[in-house]
Amino acid sequence: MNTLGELERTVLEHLWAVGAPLTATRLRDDLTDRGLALTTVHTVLTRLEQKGFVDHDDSRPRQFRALGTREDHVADLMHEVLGQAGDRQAALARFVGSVGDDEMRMLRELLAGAGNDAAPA
Amino acid sequence: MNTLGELERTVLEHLWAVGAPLTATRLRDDLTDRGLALTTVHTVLTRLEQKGFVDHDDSRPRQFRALGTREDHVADLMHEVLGQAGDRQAALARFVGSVGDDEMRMLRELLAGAGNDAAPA
DNA sequence: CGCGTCTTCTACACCGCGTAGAAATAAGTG
DNA sequence: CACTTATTTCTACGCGGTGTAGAAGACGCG
Repeated sequence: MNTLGELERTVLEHLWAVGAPLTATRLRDDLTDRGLALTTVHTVLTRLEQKGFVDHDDSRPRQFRALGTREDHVADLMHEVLGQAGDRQAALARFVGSVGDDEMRMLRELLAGAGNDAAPA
Repeated sequence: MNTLGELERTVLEHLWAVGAPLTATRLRDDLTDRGLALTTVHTVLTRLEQKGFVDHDDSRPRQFRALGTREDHVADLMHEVLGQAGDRQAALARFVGSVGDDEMRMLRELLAGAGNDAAPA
């Protein structure tokens, strides 16, 4: 499975939040609270890249870009988790059974007008 | 978050599969393919217990019992994952958008007759 | 009481992650 | 081109979690 570390997650989420490619320096500056060394940021970005969450161009100050959105990722994880169930339906039932009302409602709407397979950006 | 190791998962799943409390010896024997020492099984069980997945009585050959079902666990994980989304609705949308037809159908049914909060055992 | 069994303690190696220095490389500038 | 500086890549180390189990302690049976 996929497990991101705390810092990896932080970096990735910042990339998601900003929604645009960033340089390592920029990342470091945005995350001043952690007081990270630039190399640390690089290391993390590299690992994130190996794990397929990030991408970078070959311009001089490399621009790192998140592949996919946070929501896509979450949806993927949900599927992954669901895959761990022996009985998917039962698991889905439990899941749905414990969703909040608002989400329940929105699920209804979603299912009402859905026959397609992939959601467009 | 909660991440189970490979062996921990294996043991827990066996407990789930059998659906009844088991002794360490029994576990070891059921998992012969791994050629585990009895103490290893014990260690794992203890850790599983610390993590709240397992329970044991104080009878002489301790009986280890899984708390909750596999499906409950999966449902919990799904919620946990969903919680990571900034936009839960968007994430849910992506998720639902990529569920198989059969599951989609069953979701509809579930939502149709659901206003309750917890599914009974 | 002594022995085999069950349980708990303690240990160790390995891997992933946070963290970063050192070394290599590119890019400008005079 | 030689030198300085920004950037990137290599290499490393410590720590905590997990797989793995031996050693030691607690129990009960004959």
